[in-house]
Amino acid sequence: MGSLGDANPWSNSSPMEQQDIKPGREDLQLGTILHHRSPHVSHHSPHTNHPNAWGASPVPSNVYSQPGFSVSGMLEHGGLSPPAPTPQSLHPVLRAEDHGDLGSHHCQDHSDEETPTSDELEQFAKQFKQRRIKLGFTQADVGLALGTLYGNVFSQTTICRFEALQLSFKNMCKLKPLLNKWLEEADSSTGSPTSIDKIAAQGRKRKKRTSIEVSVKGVLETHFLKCPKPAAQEISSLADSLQLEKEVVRVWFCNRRQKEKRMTPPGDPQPHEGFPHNVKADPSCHDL
DNA sequence: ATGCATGAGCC
DNA sequence: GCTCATGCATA
Repeated sequence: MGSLGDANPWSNSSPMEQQDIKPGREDLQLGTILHHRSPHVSHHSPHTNHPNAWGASPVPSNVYSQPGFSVSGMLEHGGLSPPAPTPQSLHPVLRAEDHGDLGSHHCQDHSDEETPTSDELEQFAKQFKQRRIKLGFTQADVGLALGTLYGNVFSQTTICRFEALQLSFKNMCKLKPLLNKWLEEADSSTGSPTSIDKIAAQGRKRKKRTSIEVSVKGVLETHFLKCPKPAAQEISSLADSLQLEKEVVRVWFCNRRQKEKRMTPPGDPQPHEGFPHNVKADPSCHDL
């Protein structure tokens, strides 16, 4: 296997929702401690998943209906909880070939949280966002809470990308359990003082973000289409002609490749149900 | 919400 | 140097 073993299970839908703002929730979560705790979230579909194939079931099950327990005191929202505002726009999942897994995954059929399908992840992401907003938390809040709760701090960016399904499959799988846990906590304790911790950012010498002009971006795009993986020399000459640092150009290509991987390629909304997966084009582009 | 950037791990 | 996970800074 080469270095490329990526998969692109999503079709993405880029539902650019609104930006979450911080409502005056300084007192939003006061001592309204409701006794009550979800014992177990037994959410699940019949057969869950396979270890390797996220062939996924094109069955957009209702995400909000959690069969199993009747809510006898789940009125923390003191209002009404919309049943299920989930207008699914499910798409046929693509499948991946392999995601460079270097571990031993011999997971059989755990009806739990081993390897969710793309669909499940998508559903979860939507649920998550809704609940998060309902509870009055920002993406940043969640990221911090995750850190204080489990030791893994995440930024607003990551939470955002999770909700927007803009992460790799593996990454999504990794984050899901954490976010799920947070969700449980958050909605079970409608007033729990999630220890607000402050993590000090390390004084790193981060380079100022280089703003690449649109025209220049256009050129880069063009080159990217021709050859997504230009050799060092090509990058050099390209950088030279564009009057950019070589490093900037190199990084641009890296980021561009990553983008190609996780989201629907810009200008190509993956219309049909085939498996158009990415091509393993080898760097056969010589054009100087 | 996203563009450019860093850093770890791999080859 | 590449990929991959992740985030600061910014639009």
